Amino acid sequence: MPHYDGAVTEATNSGAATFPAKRGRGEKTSTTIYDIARLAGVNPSTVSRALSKPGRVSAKTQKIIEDAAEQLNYQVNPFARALPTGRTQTIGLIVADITNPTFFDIIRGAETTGSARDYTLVLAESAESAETELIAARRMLSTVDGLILASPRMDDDKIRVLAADKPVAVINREIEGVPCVVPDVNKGISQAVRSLAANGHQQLAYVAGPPQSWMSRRRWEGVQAACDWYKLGAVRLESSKPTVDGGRQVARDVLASGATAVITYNDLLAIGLMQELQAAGIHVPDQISIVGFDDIFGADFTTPPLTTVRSPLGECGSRAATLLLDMLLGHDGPAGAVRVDTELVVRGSSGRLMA
Amino acid sequence: MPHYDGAVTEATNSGAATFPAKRGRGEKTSTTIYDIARLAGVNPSTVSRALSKPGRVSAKTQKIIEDAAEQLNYQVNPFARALPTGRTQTIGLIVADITNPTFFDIIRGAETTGSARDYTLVLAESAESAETELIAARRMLSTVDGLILASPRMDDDKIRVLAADKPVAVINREIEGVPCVVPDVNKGISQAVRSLAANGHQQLAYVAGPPQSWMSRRRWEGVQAACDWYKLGAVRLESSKPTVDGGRQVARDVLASGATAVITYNDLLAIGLMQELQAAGIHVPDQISIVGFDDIFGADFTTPPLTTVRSPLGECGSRAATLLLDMLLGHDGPAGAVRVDTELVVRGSSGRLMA
DNA sequence: CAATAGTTGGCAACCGGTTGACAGATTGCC
DNA sequence: GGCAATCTGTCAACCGGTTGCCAACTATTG
Repeated sequence: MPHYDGAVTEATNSGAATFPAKRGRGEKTSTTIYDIARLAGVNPSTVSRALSKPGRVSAKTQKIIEDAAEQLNYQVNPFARALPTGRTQTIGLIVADITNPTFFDIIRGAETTGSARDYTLVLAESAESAETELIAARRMLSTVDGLILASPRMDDDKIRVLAADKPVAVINREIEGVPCVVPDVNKGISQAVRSLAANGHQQLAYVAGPPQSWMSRRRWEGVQAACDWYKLGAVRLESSKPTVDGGRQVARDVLASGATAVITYNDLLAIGLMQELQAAGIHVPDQISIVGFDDIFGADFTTPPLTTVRSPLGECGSRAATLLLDMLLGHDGPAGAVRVDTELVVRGSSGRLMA
Repeated sequence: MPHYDGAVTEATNSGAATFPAKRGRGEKTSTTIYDIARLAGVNPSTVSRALSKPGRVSAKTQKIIEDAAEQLNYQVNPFARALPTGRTQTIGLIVADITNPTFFDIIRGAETTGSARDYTLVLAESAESAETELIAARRMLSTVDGLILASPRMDDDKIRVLAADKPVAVINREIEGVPCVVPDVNKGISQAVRSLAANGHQQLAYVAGPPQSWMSRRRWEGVQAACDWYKLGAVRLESSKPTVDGGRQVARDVLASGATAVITYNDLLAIGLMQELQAAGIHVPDQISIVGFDDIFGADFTTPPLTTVRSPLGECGSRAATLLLDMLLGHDGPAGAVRVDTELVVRGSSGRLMA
């Protein structure tokens, strides 16, 4: 059964207007279900049913209408459809920072999964600000069927309000009553700390991310717990921002802390930190081991390549989209958060301490 | 004059429905111009004019209506608006590969510029395929006001057909009759080749990108011209794909070519190539100099950091968006292509030949 | 063959804005 | 004061689909 949600066949439209029609007069308006109805000799409502309600019309009429639709190169007008139904076949995704590679895979995962089910992804960015995020979310909410929030910065309550309005899925944060996809960091962190302990490290520093970041807190808790278990000292350091620059700036604090192993909130911080330490003549990993988070694009470009706790970000995006689309089909959200596994990727930036 | 295109104020909506309304029954439908009209004691059409046609209604009525709108927390229904007018306040952007960092800055540039003028960006990816691209473009074209194609893979003619339908702007390719934003590579390439020549190189290899890529051909032409001028030999090598992996695979050919300096179609190829050469024990830049293209995120993570010809990608995205939005305002597209400057960024991967 | 149940297609009322045409109210000017 | 010009708001017809309800038609069954 062919779908008419996307253009499939050629629509050459050879009347070469020099400039797009302004509409209003009847010039070059695209084909409608009324055109099809006329050609097929049926009522427009029958056409509507044939093209969107499988099984509602007889096979014979269905065929006639489909042929007519194909002949006229019909494409639904998404707005006309959205107006009475409220359904738009789009999902929104809000990320904190479009240029942060952490989100690339999330975006791609969501886009791919959405596309596969005939949904278009609409993207917006919050520039790491809770207010901008809320505004973007509201604006989007009226035009999409559902919303994915990746690493949201706004309060839980605000998110719940949004979720009461339309289906919402959250990535990288756990919120009671809202479907979430969260990497379970404990496994990856345990592996990382165990590996560091085995390599002779005794004092570890965690470089935290933005204060509003749920995930940053979560990771710090994980680090503390693992350090307890493996008998390492753990100290928490603040970063100004979760970027390469922020990493450079925190280098001084890292040195002052006396730690020989560092786990950072994300890979960008790790990369900046490593650059700055190396510039100060410190050898990584002989003098200090560095472990990042996320395994972003470029994490293996560095020298030494970055050891990192990989979160399956593409999977997160894809799972969130699946969750959302299922909810749009009327399914309930999952009872608890969906957890995906993390794992340590050992590369060159961590290793035996050569004291 | 306040705008009602995006939500600005709180819309708490405390009636906590457990699940989004299915529509159809009158539950929780949002406020319309009819509600405002009733509250303000005027006709709906007056409300419509007050909110979208500045100056058409008297200042007094305007005020009354605006107050009523604010009180009821009105938000336009974009679909209802789009249906009669065809305007959607969205622009589409199609990129070849969402995970290719080259496009990150383009995306951001377009998004930022669009947002600033109250347009939402809709993103799609073509997976480096001309057909997928065409399908995505067609699908989008019916729902957006204009379209930006970044590094398109389809024929010029197909693009012209799209452009006849709605405003289209193209990045990284020049097409007669369609507004384009193109980095002028000559300057950057000249700088690169001069620098290589000055460092004693005599034989240069260019690693090409995808055969459909206009920009790859353009860059090769630039390299040839510059090599002629500076009296270097130039040979062109093919890559399987314009990625890190493709760069690794081409390393063998580079060595076989006898070239001591390599310019690659993009930074990803350069990075992969460098990794593979280093793995084979070759020293960069002492034995081979490598110059990439674009200055993507991560180009300075490598050791040595990558020398590259920077294209101002963010500016390209932003300029293309501006072009498009101006066309939507009725302005003509620019006569020729808009050119932006490129420049050589010298880092560690290029330098004196130590033969 | 009549009664009944199940299909199928048509009618018309929406969804929420926009806009051309027009009439009533104001204002300006001689 | 009379008349035209301008301003302001209303009416009603769209835009292009969706859908509840009903009537006609077909198939089933006793």
